[in-house]
Formats: sequence, C-alpha cells, structure tokens
Amino acid sequence: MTRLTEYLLPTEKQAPADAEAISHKLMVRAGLVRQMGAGIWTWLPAGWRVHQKVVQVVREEIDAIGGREMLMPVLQPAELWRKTGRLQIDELFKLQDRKGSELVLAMTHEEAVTFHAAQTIDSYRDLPLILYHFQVKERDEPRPRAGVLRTREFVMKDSYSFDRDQGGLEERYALHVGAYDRIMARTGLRFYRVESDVGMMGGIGAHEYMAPCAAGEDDVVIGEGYAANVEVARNDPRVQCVAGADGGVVAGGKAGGGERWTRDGQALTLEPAIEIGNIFKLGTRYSEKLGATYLDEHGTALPIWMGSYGIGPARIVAAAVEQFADEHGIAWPVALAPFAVHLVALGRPATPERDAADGLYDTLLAAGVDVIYDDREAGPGEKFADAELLGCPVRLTVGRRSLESGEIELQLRRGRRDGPALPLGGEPAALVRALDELCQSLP
RNA sequence: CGGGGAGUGGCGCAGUCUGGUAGCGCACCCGGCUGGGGGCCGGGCGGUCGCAGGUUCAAAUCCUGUCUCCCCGACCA
Repeated sequence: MTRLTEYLLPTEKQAPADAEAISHKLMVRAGLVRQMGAGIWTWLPAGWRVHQKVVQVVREEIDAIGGREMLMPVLQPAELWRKTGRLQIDELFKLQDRKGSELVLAMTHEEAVTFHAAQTIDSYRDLPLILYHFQVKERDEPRPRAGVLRTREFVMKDSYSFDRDQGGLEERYALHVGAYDRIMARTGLRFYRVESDVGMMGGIGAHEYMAPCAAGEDDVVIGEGYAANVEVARNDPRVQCVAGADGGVVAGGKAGGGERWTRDGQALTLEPAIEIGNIFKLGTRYSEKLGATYLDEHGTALPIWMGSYGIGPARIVAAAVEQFADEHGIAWPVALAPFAVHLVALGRPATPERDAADGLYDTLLAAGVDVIYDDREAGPGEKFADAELLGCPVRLTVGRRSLESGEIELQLRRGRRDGPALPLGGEPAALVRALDELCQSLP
C-alpha cells in the first residue's frame, strides 16, 4: 500500500541552509533522509527503500560468488582490538559497561570475523570461504560532511575471504572484482575501479571503486584505459604532472586546479570522486594476530590468507543523486529508484478522472508494479514538482485529459521526455508488460 | 586539531549594532474559491529566541562561560 496520503514523504521547497552538496540538499528536500546530529542520519521510508535496493543488488552479486551472509555485532570487547593493535585508533568509539568493562563500537569487522574464523575454521577442507554481512559501522570522524556522504554511523556491506594461500586469496579477490564490477554496473552509476594506496593497512594490494561527482572528496586521474587515485598516480613513473598555464596553484585537494597530467605523453583528466567501495588483500596480518590457522594435509598449522571487501550503500545512493540530478530534483537510475512508477492523480476525489486514477492504481498494485500513488488533495503543480523532486523514472498522469483521450500520460524523469502514452482501461496484463519493457530499457 | 560562519515554531529568514510584552514567507489546521505546473481569499494553531550564569526596573538584544551545527583545511585502517 503506497498511497502518498498514507505515507511519510516530508518534502521541502527549501533546502537546509547549511547544506552544500547537491545530494545533501536533494535527499533532505525529497524527504529521503533527516539529520539528527553531526554525521548522524535517519533514513525515512522512501530513502530506506532506495538504500535497500542497493543492498539487494549487492546481496545478489556477493551470493553469486559464494558469499555466505551472516550478522556480527557492533558492540565488541575492547580486548579483541587490543590484540590487533587497533584499539588506539582515534576514530574508534570506546566505552565502558556498568561493570567498567571496556568495549568498542566496531568501525569495521576484521577483528570480529577473524575471531570467529579462529574458532570455527580448522582444516584446509573448510577453505576457501567468503563471509559477509550488512552492518552498521561507527566511526568518530574528525569531520562528517555533505549529508550522508561522510557520516559517523553508516551501513556497510563488508565481506571477508579466507584461503589457504596467496593464490587462493588472488582467486577470491578476482571474484570480488567481478562482483563489484557487476554491482556498480547494475546501479547505473558512472564509476572507476582504481588502484589504491595500500597505506597503513599493510596489505598486499587494493583497489577502490570511485564514483565521480561534484561533491567528491578525492581526486581521480583518468585517461584512456587508465584510472588511479592522485596519490597512486604521483608515484607512477609513466605519469607526469606539470603546473598549468595559470600557475598551477591548486586550491585545496579538489580537482580543477591548474595542473596538467599526462601518461606516456597522453593527456589525463582529473575528476573529483567519492569512494563507494574498496577491496583489500589483507594477507595474514589479522589471522596471525588472532590465531586463525588451519591444518593442511600434513597436519601443519598455517595462517589463513584473508581479504576484506567493503561497499557503502549510502554512498552509492548519494553518488547516484549527485550524478543524475537536474534543476528539478533527483533522476534515479531504475535500479535504485524508491519506486519504478509515480502515479499522479489530478482530479478531485469523487470525480470520474479520480476514479480512473484509483482504478489504475489498483490494477498496478495487483500486478505487483512498484508504484507510489499521489492521491493527495493538492494542486497539479505541487504534485508534479514533488514527483520530479523524488525522481522516480516513470511518471504516469491521469486527469480529465486522460478521460478525453483515453490515454495515460507518461513522462520519463531523465530529461523530462514524454514517453509512449498507455491506453486507459486497457488490458492490465498488456499495461504491465509495456511498463516492464519500458523500465528494462531505461538506464 | 587549525581557520571561518551560524544557532529565533517543521523549513527558510528578519529583529541584536541603538535593551522596552517575538515578527515575516512557506508548511500545518478550519472555511470558501480554484483545479494540467508549487493558485487565491479569510480565519487559526504553534516559539523556555541553543544552554547556564551575570548586568539591569526590564535581555532574543549587553557581559561571561558553555554546548551544538555548517563550511575550508588537516585526517580518513
């Protein structure tokens, strides 16, 4: 039942005064999210639907490479983190229970999953294995910013692979690359997979998935068949960075300064982007510290080779808003839209046109179409404006004109183009088929 | 953590300099009109002016302290 009169979709004409990023402004204005504190956000019903659509895409692809979904706790004993040497990380929230026992709020789950691997994985016969969950992460960020782009609490899909040797890890890593590529492609986002700095993680290889957008926090260097983080690009002997004609002074770290980048003489471009996923080859760092070993065929105990793979659904949502918004609002990719179809009823209650819209809604609902129905007593301008703000890919309109023409008007959100009108009162099966085909054809 | 800015009803704001019973637009409620792009008229509800202390006959306004939020940078396992 998704009639707007029975829903909570608190849209606003004006964005919060302190909002800067497009996704921040639009997600609040469209009634998807609301803020509670710095970097602390609530997902309202329509926003959570979008989030869950990302989650489902991710779930399907990680399941497809053999991932096993589970759920690990956020509240964890500090001792586990002391063992891995991460207890003193500033971003880690620490607390005590009533007895004074030290606890932490997990910012990631390597400790937890390795703790269980140590308990439950005994033999080479138990390997390889991929475990994952969707769970809240808590991070005491020095500076939360840009709506849901950088928050102190957020849901992450994190998977962990367990192998008997480095070769196995490379295989599990390659499987994740494939899954991540498919996930990003399915979301409809523009994205790059870039080599990243393994940095403090001390791992043996890592990639980041970056979605270019104006609110991006990192710069990505892009060329024909090449994409890398600026940090990585700077260390690439084939890449040259020279100051531009305007003096080359870059204001801050954001792209758009006067630098000119080339690789083997070929021009590269610099784009701001946000990190929407990352994958790490951890090696045996955590398994050694937490005693996660297996016995091989000779009865020898060996450390398990691990990989760690994260995706932030909220960032994918925000990146989609950033990439596809126009001056009227959000324009979701089909895969992420809170609803595939936004049905607008124009007539007042108890008019023939309203009856027709009600009837159409019932038909769509019965056929399982993912539809939101604007049955409010509001003017057409307000309804159209809200529909464009919310950004569902297909808008259907039923009003007096529909009765005269016998057609349901159809507009596509992307580009606000008129789509093929559908017959009003026609065969429901044919109507649903036409809508399905249309949605399949949309990005 | 360094620099800058801001806290007044759900959202956006004025009022603060120069102290004198808190105001506007939107939203919301009631009535009426309108009905294909945020429409119009009338009547309403809603605010300890972030918090604490101080000055004063009187504080949103002046003083002190404190909390919170935003932006830029640093940071980002």
